[in-house]
Amino acid sequence: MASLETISSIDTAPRHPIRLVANRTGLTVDLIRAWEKRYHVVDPARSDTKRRLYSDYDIERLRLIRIAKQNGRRLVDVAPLTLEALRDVVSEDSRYDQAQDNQAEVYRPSWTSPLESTDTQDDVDAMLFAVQTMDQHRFDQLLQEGLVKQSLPAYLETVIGPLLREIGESTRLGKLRIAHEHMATAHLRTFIGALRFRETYTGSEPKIVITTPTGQLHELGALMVAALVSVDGWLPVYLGPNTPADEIVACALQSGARAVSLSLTYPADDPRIPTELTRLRSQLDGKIPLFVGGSAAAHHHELIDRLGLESPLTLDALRESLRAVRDGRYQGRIK
Amino acid sequence: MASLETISSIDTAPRHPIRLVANRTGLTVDLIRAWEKRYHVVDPARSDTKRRLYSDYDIERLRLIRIAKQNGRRLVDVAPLTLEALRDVVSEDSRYDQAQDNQAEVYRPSWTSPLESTDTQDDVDAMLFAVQTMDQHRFDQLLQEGLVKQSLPAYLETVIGPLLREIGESTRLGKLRIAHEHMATAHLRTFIGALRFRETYTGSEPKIVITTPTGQLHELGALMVAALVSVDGWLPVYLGPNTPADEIVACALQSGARAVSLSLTYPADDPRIPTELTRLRSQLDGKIPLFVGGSAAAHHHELIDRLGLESPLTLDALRESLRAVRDGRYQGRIK
DNA sequence: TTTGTCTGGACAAAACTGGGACAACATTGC
DNA sequence: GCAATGTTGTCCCAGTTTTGTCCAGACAAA
Repeated sequence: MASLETISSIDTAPRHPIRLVANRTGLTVDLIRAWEKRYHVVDPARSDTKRRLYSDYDIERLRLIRIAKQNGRRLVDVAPLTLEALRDVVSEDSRYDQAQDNQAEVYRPSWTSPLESTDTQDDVDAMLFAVQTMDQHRFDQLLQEGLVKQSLPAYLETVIGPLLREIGESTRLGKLRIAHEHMATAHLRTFIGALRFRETYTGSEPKIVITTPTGQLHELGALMVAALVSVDGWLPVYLGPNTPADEIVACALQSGARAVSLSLTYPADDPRIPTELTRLRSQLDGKIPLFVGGSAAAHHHELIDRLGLESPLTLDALRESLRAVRDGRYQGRIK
Repeated sequence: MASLETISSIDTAPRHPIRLVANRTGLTVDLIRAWEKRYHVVDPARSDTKRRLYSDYDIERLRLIRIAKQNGRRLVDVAPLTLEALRDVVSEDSRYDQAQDNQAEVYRPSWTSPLESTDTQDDVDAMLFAVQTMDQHRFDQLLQEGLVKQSLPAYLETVIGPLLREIGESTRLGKLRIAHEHMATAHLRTFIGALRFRETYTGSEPKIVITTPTGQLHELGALMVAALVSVDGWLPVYLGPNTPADEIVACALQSGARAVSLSLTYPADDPRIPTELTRLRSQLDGKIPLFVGGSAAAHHHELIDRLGLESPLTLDALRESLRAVRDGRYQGRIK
């Protein structure tokens, strides 16, 4: 299990060229340089030949500044802020953005003044409360606000993941009704599905097919993976849940995918899983690595071992393995 | 009731540019300046280059004044009031307002304009091609572009609906693979789900519970309904697919919904449908009208007739019925 | 060779400012 | 009922500040 500080800290190692930063942030190359020249918005390291090298930290900064500008902030005002201050500003702005207007003071329970806490558990609790009271609007709002407080990968790991577990657990214990769980799932489906569009794509990204196998109807895990890998420069080919092995293979081949990722959650002991995984393994051959994750993956670990598949335990581990695949460093268990 | 801490927590430090104030309050930049010029509604500080800088206090003032204007107050009357006096006025008005409820004249960006386009079939074809070639990015782009050409209701009826039918048909005929259908469905799920956020909510909208009954796993129809009714000033309580009758009832009661809408698509002859509908009908009693739509609704028309439920044939008919419910004109078949 | 990045500067578009005009609408006085 | 008057949202202008884009010539990478 990856430790928290590993997850939530942003890598400050400089390694990205300016073009990639432009693609990731949606800014133009010229603009990034102009901002640096005029306001020292970022101060990238340089290669030995004076090329700018940006860190993930820089990228996050630039992205936040872009959002702040969209919200009506002036560049002069936000340029000197630290990353944390930027997050606060953006978070505050997006809270008020346009809607909600009136009713604000009536509607907001006083104990949920969000943005103060850095403790993610508070966020999760507030979200659970919103679910319980069927306050959809508040739920959406909390999801949105929480996101700007940290990086997307950290958010998925520290907020969305725990939230899903707690909702599942509460429903099982009868503390939430099925209706509550359904409502939350539907909103999360929309929210996580939209996360992918935070990235801008150039068309040259490596592709990864993401889905769940036949019988696995829960798609949120797979969807989280799709959002996650898009941050690292993958183009997810997302197929939704419940896709037969043959179809996954066909899709991987047609789209020229470099990897396939499956998510297993429920039911954990579906007898179709071994069949489907075996089939997939043989048809994908050694060409395309196959990753199997999700809470039910552990239940099949002998099978996964036997087939020589990858089964990263955390989203962070998955990211790391995929980075290796992307950069051609992958020396995995496929032969 | 505005509490003391609310007031004292408002920051009087001037730091927000006018554009941000416009975003937050929903006023135009011009209007904010005009109000200042004529009535000194606010008196913002200035930057060293004469740019206006507003405080949180100013923003709160402007927002309250806007609400007061919406409630029919004249600017001359409210402009000189203190923040506290403004709060009193607004809360008094809104109390009065709640009694009357439906005023219709809300601040709703009614993009229900016709602007009928002729070549929707071309759009659908282009989308089908994108699906067939697994060009997700193009698919998303087409979905997005198509929307700006016409109103949301028209778009759903003339593009999304036909697209769904053609994808289903093509897959049945083997012209598309299941993988293609899955990909398209996943993207449409995200896209339609996000449509709801184009509307802004005030908190006083009537609610409608939208879902599909047990056994019905296809949710796109229900999701379309959710997006559609939000245009007409409903707040959809969307529960996703496959919700048991008891849960639907519980949700409707907890949220105080004024209507319930179900979507039936596949399988059309699921034996659970009669059971669930009957159960729903009896538990909702005559208090909350129940609408049943979707391609499989016709298959159950005797049942629907017998139970005295509503089954509008088109999305437009559904809208019309819901408008009647909202305005208290509903004289439907419930007794 | 071709393509991309670098620096520094020029230029143009967008946004903001004060001032005022004007049309749509509401209210007042007769 | 009607004209005069008041109210209010929007737009235009000309001048300034802020911000995005482009260019040229040198160098680096593929």
